[in-house]
Amino acid sequence: MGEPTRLKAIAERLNLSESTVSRALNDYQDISAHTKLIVRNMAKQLDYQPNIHAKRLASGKSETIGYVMPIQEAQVTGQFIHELMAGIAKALAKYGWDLCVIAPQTTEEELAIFKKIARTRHISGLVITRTFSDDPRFQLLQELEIPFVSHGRSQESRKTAWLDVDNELAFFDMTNHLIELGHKRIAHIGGPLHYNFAYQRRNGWQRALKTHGIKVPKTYAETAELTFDGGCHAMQRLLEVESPPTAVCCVSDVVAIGAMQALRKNGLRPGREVSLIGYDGLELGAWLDPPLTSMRQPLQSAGEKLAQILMKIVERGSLPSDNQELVRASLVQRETANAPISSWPPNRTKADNQ
Amino acid sequence: MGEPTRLKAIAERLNLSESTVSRALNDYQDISAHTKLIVRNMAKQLDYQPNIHAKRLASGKSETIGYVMPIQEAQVTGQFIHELMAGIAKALAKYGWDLCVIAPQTTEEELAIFKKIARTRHISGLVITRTFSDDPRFQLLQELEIPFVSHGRSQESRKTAWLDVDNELAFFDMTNHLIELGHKRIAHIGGPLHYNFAYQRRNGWQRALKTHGIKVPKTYAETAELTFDGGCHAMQRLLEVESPPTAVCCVSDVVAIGAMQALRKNGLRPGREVSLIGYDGLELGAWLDPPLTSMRQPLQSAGEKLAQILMKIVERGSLPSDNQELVRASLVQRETANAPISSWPPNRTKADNQ
DNA sequence: GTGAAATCCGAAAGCGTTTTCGGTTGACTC
DNA sequence: GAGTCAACCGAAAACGCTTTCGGATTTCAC
Repeated sequence: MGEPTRLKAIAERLNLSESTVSRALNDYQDISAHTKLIVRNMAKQLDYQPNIHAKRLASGKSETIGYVMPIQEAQVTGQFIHELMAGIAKALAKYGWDLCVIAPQTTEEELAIFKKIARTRHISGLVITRTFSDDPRFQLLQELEIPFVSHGRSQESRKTAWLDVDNELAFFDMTNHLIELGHKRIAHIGGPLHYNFAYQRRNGWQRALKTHGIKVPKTYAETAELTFDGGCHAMQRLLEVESPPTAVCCVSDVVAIGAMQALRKNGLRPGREVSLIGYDGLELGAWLDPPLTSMRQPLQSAGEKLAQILMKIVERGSLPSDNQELVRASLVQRETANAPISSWPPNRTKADNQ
Repeated sequence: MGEPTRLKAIAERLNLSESTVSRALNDYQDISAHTKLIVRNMAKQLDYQPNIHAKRLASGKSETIGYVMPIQEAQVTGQFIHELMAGIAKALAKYGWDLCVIAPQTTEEELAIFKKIARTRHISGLVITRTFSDDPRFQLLQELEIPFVSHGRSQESRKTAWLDVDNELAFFDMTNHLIELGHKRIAHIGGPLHYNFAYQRRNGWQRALKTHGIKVPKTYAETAELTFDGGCHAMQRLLEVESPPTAVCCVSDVVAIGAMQALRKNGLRPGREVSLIGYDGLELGAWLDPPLTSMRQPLQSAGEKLAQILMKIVERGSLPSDNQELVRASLVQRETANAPISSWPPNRTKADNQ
């Protein structure tokens, strides 16, 4: 492979100084169009690739952004993360920026890493995901003056950059869909409220009910861990209330899949006695029996947008508060959301399924 | 935040030269233990973090390794990739190395990126996954002299570093498990043979049958795309052969899930009429009805091992061929692999299920 | 007390860019 | 034809670290 081409080589060949070559390649104003042309041609001819470390050292810019992997706790976040990262990497690659993965094991470690980044500055911006209602990262990153964009909001994100799905609207839409199918007894299995999206989703469900003047028992507002078991248990509890629901809005697909399991255990079929809608639009939902109706947000393009927002902030000093974007989720119609049936729920005073 | 601490600051405080401080921190032999001590203490006190770009420029080392995301084609690779990357990042973080994600869209682009890396050297090693039997990347990376380690082997990997599951053994074990349960009519749904693992897995199945003197029709060796639909169609074909199998070894969980669907469509229950074992040990297999028996390989630790292997090669010049490691997959017992039942297959000359 | 061999450290030259500052042209004015 | 002003470009100083080379000091043997 020999030695890679350096700025010097181009300069010597063209009888120019290194500084001129550098400025020509970086499109400085004080270089003539003609010079720029011949420099660029020569650079292409010699297959010049700047030494990235020298460049970053001299310019003080790192052209690297970090993606902070969520600390493993919820399930099947894998697909989610993968698509998002692919989108980010794709968008960055166009500009020659790098995507660096940060995988903290604990929250403390995560914050420590942020502090380190603030000192070394070897990463010029961060993308964070899985935001909490009360998320300490927002304040710290602002204090440290590390540019960042979050996928999802927080109570602290009024002045920061973010891209989020309109969770409230998604669950409003979802609930409306069930109402249109004829359901009136619509429950909700929400997530722990320290997740910011859990709030919003619950609110969307509530607003739809309210808009249509539908009243449901307090017990219809269930909460579950964002796991299969969590969904399973929550659904079980819903089946045991005095007058069980005919449809359930689930905070995530995984929770919905757990709920399906609970229905089956009780001899009920999802989409027949009890309709179910999940959220995330996971591919695997289509493989279930019956396939799970869900809501989908575009992940790959979200990744690209996140990257673009961050580059805009880092590079062009765009204000974080000017970079807040809400996208709309769309319904993925499959087979677990249908009209209610007359034989459900059975008459009874106290729940005793089957 | 003020200016970060530099080497110079430490040197001035201690009345030492920058070079001494540098060598003290890097544990050079020609610095006295005492000097090392005070330098390190001062570094800690001032919270010194070396400027990574300067360091990399001066040393010519990048301390960054790249993970090449597989080009999206198979399904649910997300979880797989996520865990592997988490493992890699974790191992690298201990040494202050970075993990950089590379997400090529096409094979050509992937190879072009490799060539670019060879010139810039801003990434000092690569981890590649999803290897093919005939995989052009192996030769190119060797030509370019880019250190790399693959997760999975290839025909070209005799002299390169790799970490792989013993696929052959895994399917040998899997098939034996079915034989022990009493099955004799064991089919295999394999993957396209351009995937190297597809070969190995098929061979493992064949060897187990041979070892036990079991003969099966040629039609028992099915091939499927690595998708839900692929598995579904392949299983359908298996059900239509003259004498359908009582158990099926599936090349992946996704394929097995597709196979489950085909069974259901034919009024059969996975694990009753036809036993099924998948491969990958995906968490979601446990959420199915019935939960899918599978084989699991440890992914997080695989990621860590991959990182360690690569660092050994990059840093200490370890020979690639000395870094080939095979790990054993283990059975994840769930509910789709049971003893055969007498009522299956029904008597008939030509398949007409139900 | 001399020479040789260790031991420890400093000076200085890189690494390959970017960027500031100033200088040299030539065109243009009057 | 002297002065002004753009328009271009080169010299040189960063950027913050590593690493080579050699010089000072000390240690040891004889």
